[in-house]
Order: sequence, then C-alpha cells, then structure tokens
Amino acid sequence: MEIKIAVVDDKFFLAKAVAEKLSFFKEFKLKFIAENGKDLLNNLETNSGIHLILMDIEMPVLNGIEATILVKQKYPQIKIIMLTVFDNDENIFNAIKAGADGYLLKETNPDTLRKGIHETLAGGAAMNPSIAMRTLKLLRNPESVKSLEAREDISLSNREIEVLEQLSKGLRYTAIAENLFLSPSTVRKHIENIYKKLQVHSKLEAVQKAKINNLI
Amino acid sequence: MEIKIAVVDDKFFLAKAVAEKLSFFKEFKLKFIAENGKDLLNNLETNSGIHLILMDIEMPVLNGIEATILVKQKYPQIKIIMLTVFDNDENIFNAIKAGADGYLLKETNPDTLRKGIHETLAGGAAMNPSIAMRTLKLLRNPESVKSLEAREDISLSNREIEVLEQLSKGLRYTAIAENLFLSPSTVRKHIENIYKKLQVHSKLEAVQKAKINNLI
DNA sequence: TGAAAAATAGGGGAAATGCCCTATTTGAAA
DNA sequence: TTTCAAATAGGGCATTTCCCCTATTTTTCA
Repeated sequence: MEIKIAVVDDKFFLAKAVAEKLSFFKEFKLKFIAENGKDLLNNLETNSGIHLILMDIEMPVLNGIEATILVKQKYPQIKIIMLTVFDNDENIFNAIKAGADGYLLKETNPDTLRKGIHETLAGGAAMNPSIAMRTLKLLRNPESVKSLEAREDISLSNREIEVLEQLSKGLRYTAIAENLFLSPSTVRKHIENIYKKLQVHSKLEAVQKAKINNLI
Repeated sequence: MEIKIAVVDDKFFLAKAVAEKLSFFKEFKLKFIAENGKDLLNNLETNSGIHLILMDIEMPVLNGIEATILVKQKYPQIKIIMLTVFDNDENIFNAIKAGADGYLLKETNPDTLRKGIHETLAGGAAMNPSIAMRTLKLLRNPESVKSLEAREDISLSNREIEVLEQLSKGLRYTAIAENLFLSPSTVRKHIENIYKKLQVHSKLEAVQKAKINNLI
C-alpha cells in the first residue's frame, strides 16, 4: 500500500533533505511540503487521505506544537512524527502533550526514519533512544514537568552525572567509589564540584535540583 | 570492550532462549543466569563489573520490579532492561518508576536486542514502539498514573510528617528545630522514629520513600 | 480512668559529610 | 602544540548525621 506523507518545514533545504530520505523507499509517496502550520492546514483541506506528517517544531506563523494540536483535533487519524534538530525537554513534553506519535531528530538516517514511520502507522511510537530516556525521566519525576520553564543552564560532565545518580539513591561515598571503581577521594572531589555547579550544600539539595532540571 | 551481561528469569527455557540470542554477538559476555531477584542479588555480590541486566518481571521470591529497585539502589551504574512477555500499563509504569532503562518484549529478535543493549549503554532507553506509545499516553495523562502507584501501608504522625517536610527541603536538624519551636533533640528523636517506620537510614532515602508513598 | 501512643528532651559515640588544601594524568579544543 | 577542562587521588578538620541509651509530659481513646 502506498503511504501518503506530508512534510512541514520552513527551511527549504531541510525539507528537501527529508524528502530525499523518503525517496529512497518506493512505498512512500510525498504528497506535499508545507512551509508552516497554517500552510499545512490549508493543504490538508484539499489533499485528503494523508497518512502521516513529518513536522518541524520551530516555524513562523503556526509552529509545530500548535499545528499538531490543530491537526489532531480535526484529523485524529493522521499520525504525526516530530522531526527536529532540537531535543530539549520542553519541546519533547509539549509535543507529546499536543498528541505527537513520535519524536525523531533530523540527523536520523533514512532507514531509521523508514522504520519509525512503519512502526508509527502500526500504532507504536517512534522515538530515538535518547529521547525515550528523556520521557522516562519525565515520567519518573512529575516535579520536573511542572518546572519546565524554571530550568537553569547547568552543565555537568558525564562523570558528575554518574556520581549524582549514585548519590540520589542514598549511597555513601565509599559505596559510590566501589560501584564506579574510584577512590573515595575522587568521589568526594566530584561531589564538591557538583555542589559548586549546582550551588548547593548537601546531598539532598543536589538531588532535588538535579531532578528539577531532569539531569537524573 | 567486552560487555558483561546477566540474565534473570525463572523459566529455564526462556532464559536459555535469551542466552542464545546474546551468543550470536561476540561483544556480549553472559556472566550468569539468575532464577529470581534474590538469586540475582546474591550473584551480584560476588560478580562485580556487570554492565547490564536483562530482567524478567514475573518471578517467585523477588519479582523483577522489586529486584530492579534493589539493584538500582545498590548499584545505580548497572543498566537494566526489562525483558518480558507481558506489557500491561502497570508493569511498564512500575518498571519505569523502579528505574528500568528499557523495556523490551521476549519476542524481540536478536538484532533488535543487540541494538537496544548498545543504545542503553550509551545512555538512551531501549523500548519497543508499542511500549513507547504506552509511555507517551502515561505522560499525557497524569491522572492515569495515580491509580497505578504501588503504595505501602505506612502511618506517620502529623508531627512526623511536618518534620519530614522540613527535612525534604534540605534543612539541618537545628534549622528544623527553630522552625518548629522544638529542641534539636526532639527533632532527632522524630527523625529516628521516621527512619524506623520507613525502614531507611538517611535523609535522602526517607524523603524519596515519603514521596513515592505520597506522604509529602 | 487507665493504658498506649505521641511528643517532648537530653547524652554519647562512631561514622559520614562538607569544605578547605594540593597534585598528577589525560584528553580535547584552540 | 600548548592550554584548559576533566578526571583522578589524597590530607585535614569542623560539623552533621545516625544510632544507641534514658526519661518526662501530653494526648488519645478504649
């Protein structure tokens, strides 16, 4: 069966790149490219039978989140996969709330995109693993959802996040050192640095701040 | 690098099937197969350096959810992928809350399993699309989550809850004493009692358990 | 009213934490 | 290729926490 697809993106070259990825597979029929949400809605009125939309988020006139809400309202049968360069929590969460059926990054290779489309049409959700992990963290931490706007710009190293994760379970420095094959001194050092970056002064405060910012 | 894996499943033939899937790939080293959560924990004590656990859910003695909580508490660096035949919302949600890094179905083919393991070790989450869709629905519907929460029967006095609330903000005993017009000794005493009731041994654990059980 | 539970208060000691200090190695970026 | 951030490791010390112990007063409720 021929799968009818629409692409929504205001950046011409990016839309072109997506179109090319689709063209590798003969089961996909690209029906149109819309420049923004408004343009998409207009096209949908004349162009019936679209199965799936690949939607960018950042767009003028009507952005991808708003467009998703409107499309799902009017044509709930149409599947929507967000396809964007950005993967911040706020975008991910808003897209999910808006009713998106998947969330992939632009860098996704043609084969993964193809697989994602088929899975989505089969009733599943297409997500790349790092985004899947973000959704799991959001689910674990209802608090973090409430404060999406109040995020600070905190950059911890991978090692620091590992240590913080251990800390968050209530482990002592010695236990953390054993788990990560480090000396307790190193663990202490990492924790000192974490405290400075987060501007806190105890385990508990560190863990809470980390959770609000979806670091762990 | 060699990836050290443990499999946990009480059904011998199913465990065998998973082991065989892993054996197709030379980067995986199956360190042991445990029959249940208890057996897993025993094995982990002598067998250090495990990178990832493939865990069944339905098991006698200590099920996959409980085992995940305990493993993550003691060895947060170990990644856990649930590998089960059932995919009801309650299992999925509880597994995520317990700290699972992924959720795949037993029917998963060797190649997908391999990909999932690598993605998980790279910090992503392995999920099959139908399960990803379930998590999206859970995120959209915070209400649906509430009914799934597994709560223990813990009864704290009002005063204890007050103290716990202060504790959860990261305050020291002396600060809590001042806020509640108590002597530090009394605060200490309350906290001791709280720890006994919650069966924990530190501020952080107490606060987490209290949150899970909606006490604060 | 009498017993039980909760709240109050304190002592003491071992362990853990938080915060200074220095120092080497390594890997990435400029 | 140099320079800088990150990761590693350790010493020292004041403070805090955690876990025992006992003890009195207040509240609840059976």
